[in-house]
Amino acid sequence: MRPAYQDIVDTITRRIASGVYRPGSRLPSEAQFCAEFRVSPMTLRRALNILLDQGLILAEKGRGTFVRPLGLTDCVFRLEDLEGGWVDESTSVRLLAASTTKASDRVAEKLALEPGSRVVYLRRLVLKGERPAMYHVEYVIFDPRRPLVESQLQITPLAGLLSGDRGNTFPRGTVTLRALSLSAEAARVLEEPVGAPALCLEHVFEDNERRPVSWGWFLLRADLFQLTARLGPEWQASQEVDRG
Amino acid sequence: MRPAYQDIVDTITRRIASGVYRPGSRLPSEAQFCAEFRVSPMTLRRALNILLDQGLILAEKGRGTFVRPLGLTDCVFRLEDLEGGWVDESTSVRLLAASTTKASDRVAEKLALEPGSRVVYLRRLVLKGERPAMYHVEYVIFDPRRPLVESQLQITPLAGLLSGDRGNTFPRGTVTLRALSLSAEAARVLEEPVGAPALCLEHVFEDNERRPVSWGWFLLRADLFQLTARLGPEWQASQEVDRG
DNA sequence: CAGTGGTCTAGACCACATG
DNA sequence: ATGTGGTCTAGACCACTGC
Repeated sequence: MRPAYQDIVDTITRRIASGVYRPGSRLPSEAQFCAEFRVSPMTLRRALNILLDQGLILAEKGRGTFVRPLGLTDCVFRLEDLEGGWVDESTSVRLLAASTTKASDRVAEKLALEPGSRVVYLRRLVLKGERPAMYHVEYVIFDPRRPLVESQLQITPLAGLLSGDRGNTFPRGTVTLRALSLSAEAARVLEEPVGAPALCLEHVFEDNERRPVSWGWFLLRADLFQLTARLGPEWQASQEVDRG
Repeated sequence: MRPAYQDIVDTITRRIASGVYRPGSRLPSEAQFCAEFRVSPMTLRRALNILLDQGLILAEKGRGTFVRPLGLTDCVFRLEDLEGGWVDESTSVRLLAASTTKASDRVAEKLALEPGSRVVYLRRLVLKGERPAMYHVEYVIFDPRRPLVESQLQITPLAGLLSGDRGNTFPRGTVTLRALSLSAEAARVLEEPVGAPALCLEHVFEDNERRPVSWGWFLLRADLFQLTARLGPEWQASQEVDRG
């Protein structure tokens, strides 16, 4: 059985999408909706809450509920549906280099360390089949007391890094996405011409106390990876199925 | 007064973030939570629902609720908090060209038209102060019966396009983000060297019947624009304020 | 079978906006 | 004062899992 609140969400969504309720206009009051859909206030409220944090409507206490005008900027891109497919059977990871070095000023700053502190320097190449797809460079704080480093040094952890568990620590941090041109070194590794465009996914991971633990970036070949989002209201068909 | 469900959300979030509840482990049952927080099942459920669609927990009917392990791929980028700022006082739009032409094969395909149909061809430059920041190219279906075109031809509508109302139609469509190198023409317009990196934001807008209405793309100078996201649990401090 | 998540009711009370 | 959104209760019933 399909939940009542879900039907309500879909119905209102459909009305917004088809222009029955126009952008900026006021929706019927909760009491009216309760009467129309024959549900209790709580159930109706739940439906509205869903629409609310989908960003489709806008509620103002004491005034009413309104259809929220949408714009391009309401787009959200999810890294999980990055085209090209992050991880499948044909994906493999090659560890190009792993060593400890002294942190440069830049690295020290990013990791909130004293310049010259020892850090682990990692370079990995992710391949789709035989084809280089991403290049990953990472600096990890070297601290024997923190067990994070061990899992970082494994060759396989990238799959785990991308989707789920990094040791047992809850992943935290900031991720930044930008465009850039490949440096000579990156171009060689990725088998692309120097200056070819790429997406750069820079990350700073933190521990539970929000102290930086690692800094690094993925370079994604622009011809293999892109992010897609849909804009505007969507709903699932109610698909009632008869079971004689 | 702060809602009870919000306090519950924050408390559980804090426990997850600090490692009291570890990734993958089972949370206390709803009945136990109800007892601990002294609330009715509905209120507790509401808190769990919020955590659920924040992606922080995972519920399995009949089995229990679990802490969801997160990974890099759980990142979500919102176009609205693109660094560089889309639209503020210093933003202006310059219409470089507006004309009607016959649709090329490529344009016709994107807009689901017969090749050779008439389309409106627009080129706009968005400046931050005196500095070129984005270059926008767009092809719009030319159909006198659809009033969309008029608002498209205005010089100002870009602000409206980015955040809210496009005529009165609800915005729908698909948006794709990728990296590329500037063509000679784009480089000239953006006052950048040829081949400089840029973010490309391609869009297809649709009408209420989901037929394509316009196709185009924004080129964003890579040195001015980037997207940032935070990964992991966040919560707002409960900040009770005395008003003696 | 008991335990767990999931939905729903029929009210109550509050805070806020408007006339 | 009225209407609006927002929160909350104290139960009930169902579906699913696992012993």
